[in-house]
Amino acid sequence: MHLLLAYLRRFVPTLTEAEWQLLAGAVRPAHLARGQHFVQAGDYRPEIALLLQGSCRLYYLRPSGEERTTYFFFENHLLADYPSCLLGQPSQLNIQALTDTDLLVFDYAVLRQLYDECPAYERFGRVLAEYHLLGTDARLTEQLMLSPEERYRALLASGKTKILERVPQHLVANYLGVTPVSLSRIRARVARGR
Amino acid sequence: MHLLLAYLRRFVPTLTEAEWQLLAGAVRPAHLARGQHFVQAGDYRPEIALLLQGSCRLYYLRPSGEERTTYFFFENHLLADYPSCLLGQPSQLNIQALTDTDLLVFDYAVLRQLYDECPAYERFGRVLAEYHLLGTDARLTEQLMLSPEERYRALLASGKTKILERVPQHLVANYLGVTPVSLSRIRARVARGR
DNA sequence: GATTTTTCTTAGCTTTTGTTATCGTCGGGG
DNA sequence: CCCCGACGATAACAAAAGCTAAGAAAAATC
Repeated sequence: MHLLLAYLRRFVPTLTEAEWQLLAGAVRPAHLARGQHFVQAGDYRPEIALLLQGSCRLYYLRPSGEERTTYFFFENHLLADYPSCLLGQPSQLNIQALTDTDLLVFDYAVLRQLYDECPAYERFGRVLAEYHLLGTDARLTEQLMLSPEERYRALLASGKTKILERVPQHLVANYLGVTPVSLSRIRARVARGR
Repeated sequence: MHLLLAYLRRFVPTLTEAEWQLLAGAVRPAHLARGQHFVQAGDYRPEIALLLQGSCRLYYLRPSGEERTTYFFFENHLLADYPSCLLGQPSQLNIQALTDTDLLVFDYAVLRQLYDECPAYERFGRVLAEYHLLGTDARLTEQLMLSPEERYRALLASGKTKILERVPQHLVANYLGVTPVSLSRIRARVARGR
């Protein structure tokens, strides 16, 4: 529980105990078994969760039926279907546990309410959105600027090597925007050629 | 000037005249001649502007020297180097006028100050970041899910055809993550094969 | 209105990626 | 303990994209 408080304070250091209590009552623990979904396309259950232990992936289902994994979640990161929460629409994406996963869950409606009632949470919402925007923007830029091989090298050099260590390679391939076969070739090139 | 007020109210409908005056005093008109820069890599001049008339592009300079255009701005959209403002660091990107352009400019520091002083602006900051996050996220997803040809078709089908009408094609190619030559081929394919 | 300059298309060739399929390995479940 | 399914490497082929260059078309400049 204090991990969620610590998370909030990373974004809003001034958050008081009293302010924390406004949210704390709405928080409940939850568990996902490996393979189980936190969000599934078509659902509308706007919830946010702090990932305490484990890992999840975010993926889309293409019309053809294949899955495309575009994001990973690890410890101490928020799990949410941002578009669904913000637009108030059913999910178009899926979030699934890659391993057994422990969460702290609360309803987005509660946070939305706190935006109106408590400036500290409104600030949290702003800073959180800004933080995610920076990350998403950097990744989009990388996608537009770099070749697949450069993107793989960039991932190696980045602080995100957790992804490479904890995620099956064919999902990393999706994440980098290439096919699994292609990533395997790129890895072979990078390994030999240096 | 009222266009900026209208912009703010699109995000915060409840913004009062008094609240608007808190920002209004800091706003100044500006003009960019075609080819002139609003932001240049290495600068640190955190400003935000509403684009009144004209168009701009956002581009990065690669080590090799070529430019990669990743975004376009048109009327009634905000112009800003979000990463530079948020991180308080010099710009790594460039924003340049594609045509003669009229702006309303204010310093990010003023807005940052208003985040502390006026809840309506903090809300504006949150909703603005959320709005941009949704857009960037959708574009990243498109980039990871769709082939270049599919992305071109998606652009045709989207509400962003302004880009195709008002921007040189080799910049659109960058925006879609392909080379100009490749986009030309894709267009030929789409035109013939329908 | 003529002349640069920029932009777009097309072509030929190379490189990379996508596709499909096979094989080896590893792990879990029966 | 064995078998099956998931995962990754590799190969062969097809398709697409990158690169270079040349020429046509359109725009901007003078």
